[in-house]
Amino acid sequence: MEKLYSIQEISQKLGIPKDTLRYYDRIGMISPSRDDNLYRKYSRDDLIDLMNIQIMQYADFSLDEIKEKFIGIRKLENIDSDYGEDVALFLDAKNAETRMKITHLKKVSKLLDMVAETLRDFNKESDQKLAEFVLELYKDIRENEPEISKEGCDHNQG
Amino acid sequence: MEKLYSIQEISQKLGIPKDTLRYYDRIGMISPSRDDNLYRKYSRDDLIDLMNIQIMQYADFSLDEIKEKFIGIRKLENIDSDYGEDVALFLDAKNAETRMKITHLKKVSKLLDMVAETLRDFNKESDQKLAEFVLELYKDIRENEPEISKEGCDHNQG
DNA sequence: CTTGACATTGGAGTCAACTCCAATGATATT
DNA sequence: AATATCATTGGAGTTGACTCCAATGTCAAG
Repeated sequence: MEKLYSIQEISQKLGIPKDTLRYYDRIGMISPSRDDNLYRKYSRDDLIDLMNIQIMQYADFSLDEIKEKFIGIRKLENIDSDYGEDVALFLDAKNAETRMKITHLKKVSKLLDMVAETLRDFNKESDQKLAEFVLELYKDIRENEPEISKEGCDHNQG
Repeated sequence: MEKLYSIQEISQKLGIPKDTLRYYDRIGMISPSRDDNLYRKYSRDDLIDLMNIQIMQYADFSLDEIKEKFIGIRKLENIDSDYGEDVALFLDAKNAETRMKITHLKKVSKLLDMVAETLRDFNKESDQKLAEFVLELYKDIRENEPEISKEGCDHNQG
């Protein structure tokens, strides 16, 4: 007979608010079994799923993504190889995204450095360099737009 | 007499939806002057403010932060030195945050790599390394919590 | 003078992941 | 039995930055 945990115990063990655990139940993420009194009873497997949620949230996955791909997976060992490849591809995509975010944040950090420096000790040179860098960033910003309005076409509503 | 731009022109020039420009007006970010017919007329300065919004959003500042610190600042040259230092400190704080995010994302990237690899070619060794790394991350996750529940104290509500 | 494309407004809806509340019931302790 | 602490539920509120809508007004062209 395996040990079952109350919502209180799980909340304290994992640092997840009780309301959040109930929320997870509501949306069908983690729906533990119930006692006669309807109190939730979390199993060892529920606990593992919850820890996986924490890890995958740390890795910037949404609850929907986690629900679709990672709930119920407790050991990588015995995973169907097709499903494994499916998930691996999904992770690869997320990883590409992550690396792009890192690139982005590095530029942000550089920008912040440059602006702070120019603010503290203004001179034409750093101001000029800053202007050039901002222009470069501005290209990044506009690149990620859906459509760069070829000749006055108006797809934004009004 | 300086040139004034219609909402349409600004929207196209900057790639900002017209609804967003109206929203900025509503919340008092950028409130351009009006024509007799109440049509918005954006000045050169409004345009610069809007570009600054785009840049500062790229740098992960909220609209409130941008409104408080950066609207109306069009040249770093002629800024009061006290205010300049205030803003510089603010940027430093954001930069520290940014560097932490980068550190975080690097770990995420590493995690994704390891999981994908273990999924594709399962073996005890990579599984073990993964387990260790996840444990390390788990510490990160719990560290950032408000209170690690010293002896059953319950500050989460129920 | 109508058509179409533009503009205005107030107000409501969207998204994700919680977070809070009030009403009510269960359990444990004095 | 009373009190305190735990649990349940449905439902509403929060956050930030939009995004969409309907009703209405303006303006240029045919």
